[in-house]
Amino acid sequence: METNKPKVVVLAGPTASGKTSIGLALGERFAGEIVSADSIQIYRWLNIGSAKPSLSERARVPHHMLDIRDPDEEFSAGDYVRQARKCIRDIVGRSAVPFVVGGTGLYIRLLLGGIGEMPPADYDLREELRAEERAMGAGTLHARLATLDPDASREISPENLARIVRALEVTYLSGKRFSQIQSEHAFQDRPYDELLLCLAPPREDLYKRIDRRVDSMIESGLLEEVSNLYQRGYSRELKSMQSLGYRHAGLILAGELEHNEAVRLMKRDTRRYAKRQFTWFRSEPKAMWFDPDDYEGIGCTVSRFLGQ
RNA sequence: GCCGAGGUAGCUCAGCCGGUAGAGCAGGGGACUGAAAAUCCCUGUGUCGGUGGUUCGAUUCCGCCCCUCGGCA
Repeated sequence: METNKPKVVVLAGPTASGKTSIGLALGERFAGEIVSADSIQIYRWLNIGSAKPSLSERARVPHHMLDIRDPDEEFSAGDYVRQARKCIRDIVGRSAVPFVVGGTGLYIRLLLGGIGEMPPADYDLREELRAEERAMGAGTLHARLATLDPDASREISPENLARIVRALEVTYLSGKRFSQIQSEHAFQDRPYDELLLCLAPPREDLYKRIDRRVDSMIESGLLEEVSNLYQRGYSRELKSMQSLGYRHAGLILAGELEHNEAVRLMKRDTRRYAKRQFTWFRSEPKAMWFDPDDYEGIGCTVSRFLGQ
């Protein structure tokens, strides 16, 4: 179908599935630039644990959306969409091809489908709401959501505080029901002609790759990276420092967990994360799935899509 | 070789006196619209080591065999 929307190639998939290296190969072959879709690689100095592309890899193909926040700065999905869309505009303006590469499913869905007319995060309000839940007992906020937005309360389980808080936040700040804004919007803000590729190694292979990658992160100095971050004043409690690998390194450095046990948990938690990513991308109707070894097939598909 | 203790879900183990099994962990499935590497929901059939026997009926009792782990030689 002919369209005047800019073409965007998205390369998604679970962690350690080989997105980075395939993204680089595609970027070189098709004169592309890479827009990262990774919620941790946005942070400066979180390099080893986030598996951020190295400087020499970044010299091969221009990269965007890396190192754009300090580890203690707030960053939201909305920030991502605005900034990444600007990157894509600029890349298209240079007549290069944007390759969106990353495993953060929410960012990708919102980048491609838009984010609705919702108010941005209000961190003070969130803290207030959580304080209420603590003071008045578990279930308080879910009960309130049931009166303000019954549809949303049915969708969100009473234990799921994170999502209850956001639904209430949207409802308070916008004066409209969260569920109503969602259904009116329904991801129909689609500025791109997109190709969505997902990498899916066989589960057992992926788990082996994850184990190997965790070991190599430790060997490459993950613990040193984390203790340097502490010395710069970035504490364990920060969201960025609670991500995979960083929180496990924190347990080791604080002496709260034996080294081998922490590494075991880091592998386990990374596998669980990969499983959630599978679930997320499986629900993307447009996703085309490839084995990461099938570079031929991936290249052909991209070539056909771009018409070059 | 002898004496003990075992062999039950991928792993560690529960299973009073016989009525074909259940926990933890691991694993699997799902949800997801501004914290998303977050947050949350659902999910346990496995020749009960093998084989004969007793019994209406054996994972459960008895015999033999195989294997594992201790101890003694």
